[in-house]
Amino acid sequence: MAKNVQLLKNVLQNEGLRYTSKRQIVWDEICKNDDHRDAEEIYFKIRQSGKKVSRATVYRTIDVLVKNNLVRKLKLGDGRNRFENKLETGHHDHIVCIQCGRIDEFMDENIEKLQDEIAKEYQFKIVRHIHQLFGLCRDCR
Amino acid sequence: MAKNVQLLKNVLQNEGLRYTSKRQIVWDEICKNDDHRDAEEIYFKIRQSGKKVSRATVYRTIDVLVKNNLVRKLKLGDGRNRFENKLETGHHDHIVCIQCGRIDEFMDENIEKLQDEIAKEYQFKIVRHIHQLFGLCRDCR
DNA sequence: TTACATTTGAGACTCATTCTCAATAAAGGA
DNA sequence: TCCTTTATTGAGAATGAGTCTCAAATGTAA
Repeated sequence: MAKNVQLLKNVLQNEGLRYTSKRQIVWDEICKNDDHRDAEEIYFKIRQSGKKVSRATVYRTIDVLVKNNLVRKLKLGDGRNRFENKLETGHHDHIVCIQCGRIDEFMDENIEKLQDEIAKEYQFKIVRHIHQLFGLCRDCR
Repeated sequence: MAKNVQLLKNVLQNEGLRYTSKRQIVWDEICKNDDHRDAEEIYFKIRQSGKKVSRATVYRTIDVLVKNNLVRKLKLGDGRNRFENKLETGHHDHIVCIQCGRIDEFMDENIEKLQDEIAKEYQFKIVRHIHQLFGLCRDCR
């Protein structure tokens, strides 16, 4: 976990921000698993563990982490953003079960390539993209 | 435009709802162009034309239209939903310029196929999908 | 330890959207 | 047409995720 401390320190230094215990607590919580959780959930888990960080600080810290590529922000269209740490995972898109909420990940080189071709056709410079499949997972169909 | 009246009547009948002038006004406004507008904009345009429909009714009517495939709902992740009529347009995805807000449409059979293959691989049944490219358009890059 | 700048927390605020409920309007008889 | 019943509408209150404010707390450099 020393790695996570260093990663955070680098990011904060990069942004000209101070390294604080509150920020470490938030980052640690996000690293605890590979789920796609919303801010409230992360906030709640921190409180539950007895640590004290305000909601505002959770949101503010997540913003910094997202901006600096430690965390991926996920919009599923239900009004809450989800977050996942990017420690081991490369780029991927999401498959979302509308019944049970399960979220899987996928990545397809060919789709990425086709995307680039479309962008070229439109003389468009892609900065980011969203590709999500909504439906019923194996267990719910 | 008699076609639009009939389409609406069918949808409402289908839903067990009454055909009313307010609902027609909302549907007419959405048919007026092929833009991707948010509810406020549609509401404002209606008021501006001297007609009176409340915001609540605009939202409620749009919901029915979306549910019944007369209108496509677009989530671009900025907190406002956009709507476009589906009168002449088949399925397509969106290219969004993060600078000027321009929204173009694209459709690629090959991507759709690859998507289906991914779904099969995950034993997933796709109900809908979102595929959006964000970046800079020809004029902004 | 001082002096100054940054961070933090509590709760107010924002803003798109939804909800509430009394007033209004449609539909189907008599 | 006039009633009765049921659905629709509008004004504004409520919701909820996220942001902002500002005084108090904390970090940092000297």
